Amino acid sequence: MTRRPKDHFFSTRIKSTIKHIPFGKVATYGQIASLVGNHRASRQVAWVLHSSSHKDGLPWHRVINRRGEIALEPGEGFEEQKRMLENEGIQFDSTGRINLGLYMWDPGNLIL
DNA sequence: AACCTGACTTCGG
DNA sequence: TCCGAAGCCAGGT
Repeated sequence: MTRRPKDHFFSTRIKSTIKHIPFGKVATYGQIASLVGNHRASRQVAWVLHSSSHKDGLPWHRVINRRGEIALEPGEGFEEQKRMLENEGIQFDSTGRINLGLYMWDPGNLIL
């Protein structure tokens, strides 16, 4: 997937990709960015989630940072996200991190 | 057009 | 492995 100079659908593709994350799996911001064609747009993924995760009914809780941690701050959604992930069978280690090697989504040959 | 904003990532120490 | 600084990018103002 190549990024066009004027890509009005960048955010739309990010949302579409996030919707593909399966139950019981997680994806990182950077991973989503790569899938939509720009591995350096991780901050944009965060922006999309921040601005429209609820409105578009995205499985926002399945997106975490590179270190396997929930990016939200306690009191800002952290607790809810952790609970939702645990409800999907995902476990956290003693330091609050998720084993990415075990739970990270493998999109295979995903076609958007 | 310039500047600000993020639920980030990478790099150097 | 932890921390802070720097890098990055598109959308919003």
